[in-house]
Amino acid sequence: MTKLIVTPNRHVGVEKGLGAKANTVLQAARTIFLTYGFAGATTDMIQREAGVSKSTVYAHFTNKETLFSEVVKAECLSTSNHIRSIQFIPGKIKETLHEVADAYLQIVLSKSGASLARIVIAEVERFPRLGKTFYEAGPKPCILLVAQLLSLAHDAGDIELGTLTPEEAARVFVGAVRSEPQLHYLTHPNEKPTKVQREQWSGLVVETFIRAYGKAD
Amino acid sequence: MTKLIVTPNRHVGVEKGLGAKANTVLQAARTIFLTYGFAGATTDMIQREAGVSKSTVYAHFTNKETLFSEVVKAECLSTSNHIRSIQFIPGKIKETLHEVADAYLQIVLSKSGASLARIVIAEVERFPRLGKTFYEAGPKPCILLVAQLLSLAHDAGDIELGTLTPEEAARVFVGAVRSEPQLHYLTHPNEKPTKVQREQWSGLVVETFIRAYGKAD
DNA sequence: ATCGAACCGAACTTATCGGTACAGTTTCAC
DNA sequence: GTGAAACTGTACCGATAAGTTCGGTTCGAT
Repeated sequence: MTKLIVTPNRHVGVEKGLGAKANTVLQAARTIFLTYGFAGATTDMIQREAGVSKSTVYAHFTNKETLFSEVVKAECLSTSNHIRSIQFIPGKIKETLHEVADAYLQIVLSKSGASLARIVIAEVERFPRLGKTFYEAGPKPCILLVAQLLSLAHDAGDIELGTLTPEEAARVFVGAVRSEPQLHYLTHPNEKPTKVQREQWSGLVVETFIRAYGKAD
Repeated sequence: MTKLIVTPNRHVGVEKGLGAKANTVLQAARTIFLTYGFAGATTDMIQREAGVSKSTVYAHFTNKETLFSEVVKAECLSTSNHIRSIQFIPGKIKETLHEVADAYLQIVLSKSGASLARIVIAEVERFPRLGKTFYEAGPKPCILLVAQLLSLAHDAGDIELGTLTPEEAARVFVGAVRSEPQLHYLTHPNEKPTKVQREQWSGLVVETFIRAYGKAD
């Protein structure tokens, strides 16, 4: 009889401060947006995927745009955590670079990693801030990680960077690692590179890099 | 009074075998699609941009999809011609690589080059063949060009590729050249790299590559 | 038990957009 | 000058999808 305003659950303490339903919606939205992109996704698909009514979606998120932003931001955060968790043992610089390269490629060439890149690139004009968010969650931390690594290796006398700063060298390295397989995968979504191909590619790049800056001991 | 079926002009010989109006429409579609993407563009915008009636658009192109495909295919063709026209004088390998790198970057970082990459990446799921078309019009010919160049330089004794084939080395080089600035530009459309930045980047990559494979004479 | 927040479900509104229909105008070859 | 082809302009159709409304249901706290 009386009209009820649907508002989010504020007192139940669930993960990330979001209500349980809000989280369900967010996860569903992630699946749908990563699969179909922003324009290709409909709020009905998200609602259905979440097993939730339309009112609930709009009770927790003001509109499709903000829901999309939230999804991308959360996905970027997850990516950056993933990258920052990459471990390396200084010492054998060649092997370490290979490991880091392969770990990064694994993220870039994962289904969700590629989808994230795709939707950000596609929608960056409509959501300009997401471009920065993405770059600073993926490529940038990876470059910093490698720069740090190179710096240590330099101090240990394992490499000699010449006129390049560690950060410049890291940018070249990380760029070289990502570039070819990423662009190829983004333009050929049905030809996901195999583990072997990934490792071969890492090998080529590391080989080149070590030939350039490694010191024969 | 009588209903007239609007059909394309077949007997007038204009450029590319398309009627003059068809070409006008195609050019307008290029502008609109490169600016707004496939989903963001409306046929009304294209019609208006072309200064042409709706009927004319549909007289020459069966629907929005095929019009989009034609635009992308034409743009890819133009890109590939552009790349194949890059000149190099064998001999000074370092300078030559720098020139090729810079010429390629100029294409990749042009407004239309970036827009093309963006719309292909965004719509490759809907138009799977465009991914291949794009890759084989841009990255691939560039790799082949560099591979050819490296092969000559190798024969001339200017470089030593070790275990890598010229094509593998070219893939590493071209990937390294493109990667970082392209991804950065695609995610930051309002921060187009300057000529100086472009040349600095080419310098870093060439420096690395020559340190790895150049022979000190 | 009861009050109210959270939610369901389904109809509804509103707007956009791809594509069609069609009546009238220009152009040009014969 | 006549007739067919190419084109204009506008109204229209049908589909789709974002977002709203609202009556009814569930469930936990007091």
